[in-house]
Amino acid sequence: MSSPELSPTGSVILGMLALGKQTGYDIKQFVDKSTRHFWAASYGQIYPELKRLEEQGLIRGRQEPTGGRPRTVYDLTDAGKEALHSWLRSDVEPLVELRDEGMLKLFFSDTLPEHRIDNIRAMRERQERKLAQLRAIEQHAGEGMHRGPYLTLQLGIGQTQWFIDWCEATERRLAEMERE
Amino acid sequence: MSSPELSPTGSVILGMLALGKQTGYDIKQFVDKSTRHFWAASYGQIYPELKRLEEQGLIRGRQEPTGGRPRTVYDLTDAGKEALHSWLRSDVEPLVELRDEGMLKLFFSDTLPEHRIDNIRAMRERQERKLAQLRAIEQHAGEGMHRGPYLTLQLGIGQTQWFIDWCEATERRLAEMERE
DNA sequence: AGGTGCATGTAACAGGTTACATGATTAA
DNA sequence: TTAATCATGTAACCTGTTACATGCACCT
Repeated sequence: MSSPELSPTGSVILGMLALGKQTGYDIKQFVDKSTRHFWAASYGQIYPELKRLEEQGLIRGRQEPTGGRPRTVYDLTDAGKEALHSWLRSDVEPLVELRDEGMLKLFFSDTLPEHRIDNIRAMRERQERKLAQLRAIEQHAGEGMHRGPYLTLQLGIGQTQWFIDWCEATERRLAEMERE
Repeated sequence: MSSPELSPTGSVILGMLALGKQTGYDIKQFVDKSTRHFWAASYGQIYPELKRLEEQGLIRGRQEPTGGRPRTVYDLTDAGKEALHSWLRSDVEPLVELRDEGMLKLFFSDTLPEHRIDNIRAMRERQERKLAQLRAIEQHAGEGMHRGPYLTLQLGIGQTQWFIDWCEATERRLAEMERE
């Protein structure tokens, strides 16, 4: 009865269809300006996954060419909606994976302590760029935003801002210690 | 002259040797209670990488059996120290990769809005578990901690704490809105 | 006429995890 | 004696990225 294991990537696609995205291309564009910061996806994942989901009967695709240009539009089947819901409800430990080379540099910064502040400053600058991107999304998406994406965006902004503040405070503290 | 591309995994190993870790096993143990939260590593990466680094002349290994039990102890060569330094100094955009299924669930929570608060609560509980782990490391490592690892730990604790606070505030806000 | 965007797809590759295999030492 | 810990290693597998290939439509 319950579908045979839905991968997180599969859930993303179901979720994106639920948010009204229609084609693989469409999904990729939207991922790149929304979930990218905590869940990226490439065409190499999306298109094969769409086929797999269709084989499993969770989504349904039909050809809707734009003029002579081929185009496959997908939507959720009832089974697909159910699969999405049961993923949202399920309480199996969700996957979390982080690889952050900047943190690693901070961690190993005793090896080159003169550069520690530079490392932190560089981290801060990257976070500032990220914050600018998130703010741009916030401006751009404006009113028409779903609540889930909105909350996620606010969380991202707050988090990034906190990180920046931490960096600033730590830069100051380290600079003071150096002067002594 | 400059070594032919040092992978982040390679840098981790060099860094760990610089922090005084000696064997592959040793490195793995320490990674698991320190960098794991932002950079994990498995034996399947560590042992082959140690061999590669030795071939490149960045580390030197010698047999130091404990009784009849084989054991290879590594340390940095001068070239290895230089490679570690140049990695720390380099300002090529450091790798950042995050996959967070919990965020994804929040993002798609419009599909099942009755469960949104549960999702946030579950996120908070996971962060609380993480915070407990970090605090345990803080207690346990105590005095003898290098500055880089210490700063990284404080950053992690602060970040996690902020996240928990955000979840609490948001849970309250959503609960209020529901009552209206 | 030409560049950009829409749209689909895949093969080769890179990176990492899991599971397994092996065996000595030490503490209970 | 037996379980846990120390210690090393690899093969099979899985997941994801990059690079490439293709071609129409639309705007200027």
